[in-house]
Amino acid sequence: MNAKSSTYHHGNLREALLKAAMSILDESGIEAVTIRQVARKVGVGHSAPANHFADKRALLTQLAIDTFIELGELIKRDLQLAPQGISEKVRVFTDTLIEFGLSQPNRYRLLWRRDYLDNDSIELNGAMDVIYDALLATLATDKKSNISVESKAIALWSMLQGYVTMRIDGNLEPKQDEVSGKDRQQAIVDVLLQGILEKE
Amino acid sequence: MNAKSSTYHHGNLREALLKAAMSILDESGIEAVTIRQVARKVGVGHSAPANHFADKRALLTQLAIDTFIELGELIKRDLQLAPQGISEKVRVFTDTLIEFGLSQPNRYRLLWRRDYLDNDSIELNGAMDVIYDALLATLATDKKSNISVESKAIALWSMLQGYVTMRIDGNLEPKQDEVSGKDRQQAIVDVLLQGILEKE
DNA sequence: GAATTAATATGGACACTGTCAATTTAGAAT
DNA sequence: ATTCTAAATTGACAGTGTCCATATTAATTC
Repeated sequence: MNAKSSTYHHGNLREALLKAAMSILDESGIEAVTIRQVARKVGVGHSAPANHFADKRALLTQLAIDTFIELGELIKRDLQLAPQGISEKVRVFTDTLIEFGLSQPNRYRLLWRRDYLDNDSIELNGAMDVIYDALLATLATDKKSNISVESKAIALWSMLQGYVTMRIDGNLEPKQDEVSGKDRQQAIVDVLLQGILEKE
Repeated sequence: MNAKSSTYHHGNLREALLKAAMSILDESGIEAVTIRQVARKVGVGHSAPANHFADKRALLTQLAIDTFIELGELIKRDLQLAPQGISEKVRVFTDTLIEFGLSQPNRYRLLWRRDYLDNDSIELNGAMDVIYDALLATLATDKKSNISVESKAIALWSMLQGYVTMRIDGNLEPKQDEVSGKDRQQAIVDVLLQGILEKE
């Protein structure tokens, strides 16, 4: 009797809605994610989602949480496999994040569309902190430095966020003809790394 | 006869719409800027704007263009007044941009909401290039360097964009208790500057 | 097992939105 | 003066998020 005998009650509509919403997000962007469209895709009435998500914000927030968790696990996994040096770790961190953003642009964008999200969500902020903390921990490896770890982290975190966003939105393309994206990406991380690992 | 004798034809509705739209943007954010609301604020029918802007995108794009121009002139002015050293110039550039973003968050946000804008607008991209080119020119001052000017520019440009966005959206606050915003801001620019002005 | 309760889904309604289309107005051009 | 054209009007349409009363089913209690 674990298969649903009737169709009135869906069974686990919540997960089905999230799945459908994520696929719409991936395919058509955040604007295309509407409560009614998601419900239609699942084959359910337009008011059914209200039983599982208070409002549209709540649905999108859950998508963002899931995405942060997904990205966080990617990063943690890659960091563990990386060589021990701080610059190697930093490069793995940046490469993983950039690669994720470029290959899943709509998901990545959602992470920073705070006006569509439940900004006070503890889950959301927690899932983001996991990633930021991984960066902090990586940078903390460097003992002898007179720049605070936090300043370095914020500088790197900011640069990554800005770089990926602009790459995704096509704001960096026209100026990238000579140098390939991968090389450019490496170059700007180099610039920051040089500042982070100040030679004394 | 320069004052309108009748009320049917507005006279210069286009400017009035832009002004109203900008004030709604400032006060209530991009979500609140709707064609109908803007029309209502100007006291005109809900379809009148269609005569001056093809669609909502066109209206928002014009707001973004105006904002880029405004910011660009601020930066050019401050750069001229700044001392000659490259690090001084860079700091003026960053300070002006960050100050603008923090004091006009909704306008600044609009600049990067490319999904709301006419991405192929030559005017829009041109107005942005003015700022980016100012950064390029500033960095080009540094002759003896084996990092390309473009890499430096993109690194700085990216970091600024990410930093301001996260500050605006409140994603950096909780981690900023010890150090004031101004100090932190200076610190992260320091990190990047150190990478840019590599000591040999 | 039967009855009650709680959770879940339904369709209709409302006030919005952007964008059409047909129409009206009034200033400009001939 | 008449025509033409730009700019405004109202009305309509499909779509949205959210609320509401209703219907259905599952879970719980007796």
